[in-house]
Amino acid sequence: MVGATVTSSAKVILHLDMNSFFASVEQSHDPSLKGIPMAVAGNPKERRGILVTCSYEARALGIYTTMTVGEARRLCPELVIVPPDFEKYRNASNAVFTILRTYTDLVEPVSIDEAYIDITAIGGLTSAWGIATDMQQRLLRELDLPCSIGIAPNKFLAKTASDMKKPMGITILRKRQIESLLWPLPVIEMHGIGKSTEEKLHALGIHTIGDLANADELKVKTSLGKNGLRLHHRANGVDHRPVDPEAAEERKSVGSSTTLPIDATDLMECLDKFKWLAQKIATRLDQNQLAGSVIMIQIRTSDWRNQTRSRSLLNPIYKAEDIYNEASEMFKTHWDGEPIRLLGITVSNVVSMNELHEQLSIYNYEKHAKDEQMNVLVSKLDEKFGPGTIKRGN
DNA sequence: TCTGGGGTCCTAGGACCC
DNA sequence: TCTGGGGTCCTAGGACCC
Repeated sequence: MVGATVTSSAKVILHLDMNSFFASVEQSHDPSLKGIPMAVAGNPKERRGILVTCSYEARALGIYTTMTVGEARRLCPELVIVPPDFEKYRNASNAVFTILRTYTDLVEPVSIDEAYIDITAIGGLTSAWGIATDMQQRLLRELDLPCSIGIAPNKFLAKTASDMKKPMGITILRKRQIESLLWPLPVIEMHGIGKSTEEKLHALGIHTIGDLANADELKVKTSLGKNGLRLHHRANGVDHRPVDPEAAEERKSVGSSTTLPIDATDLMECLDKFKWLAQKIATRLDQNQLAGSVIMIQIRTSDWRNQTRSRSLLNPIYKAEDIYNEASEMFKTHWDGEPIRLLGITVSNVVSMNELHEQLSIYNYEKHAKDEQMNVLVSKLDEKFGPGTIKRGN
């Protein structure tokens, strides 16, 4: 039997990746966009106009994500560009996850269009292909949205597998295939390795994923720290992370930033932007019933240098006014007058309002209890030394 | 290739405390 | 008293991902 070497402890993990998600959602809402080169992009008249994603027909013509609108148009004058509609994508995403959860509760959202699914308990490897095919067909039939699925014994390999065939692919990646399929690839192909890590690895004489897998652990650790060890393990197909449905539930921060139409040198203009950003964040905090106790501002100068300043607050905040006051204060004490390209605010260390109210009532209870103790103490001392001898503090 | 906006996680130094 | 070691919090910056 094929796959008989799989032990009882082996898991079967799926990684599901929606294909050019935003573009596919737009195409499902407007069939006239199907089968043509199209892209989702910000305002082309401003310099923040870059492609967020594009259809496979556009990709075939050399169009890619992050390309500027201007350049895309030069390359492909007939490219149809649609402005992004995040609410539409959020709704489509919810519909996708609702379908996935009809198979199992072990669904971990990774992003708006990606999920890990642990199907060990509902069939294992023998029926993995059938389950994946069924999922893919249902998403296409019911939502008109294409996806690719990777099947493997762990998250890293599943993620790698889902990348191997797009669009509408299903790929099984077995541990014994790592050497032949993964090891020949350059390190930059590995999930978790970017330009910077690639350079460090090259400096160590490590060029392929196979080089990384067979490199000296200590050497990699010295140069890359914890991350080096992790990458070394992954290159060997080792990844013990469980699929955790709650992992992405708790958001840690809420932020907003904006690239200015032209570089700013005027304080009032910047403060206006901060006011607008604070309002945006306050609205989103309110929608999610959150408040946060760390506030951070980001300043990107025209030479692309990024600076951040942050403050920890005694109490979590959520009101636009409070967010603005903290942000503007930090900005005023910090900005050296350099031309600014981008401004941002992030509120982090967020907690839910419910939790906050609980904490507050516990705090009040403790404070109250303390007051009671103090009253008893004072009255006892009054008894002993006469009234008014003891001054009450707080 | 002249580069958006939303995030997460990691590192490293300094303050502070025991 | 010139001096240890461990732990945690805060801040700034960087890498990476979608």
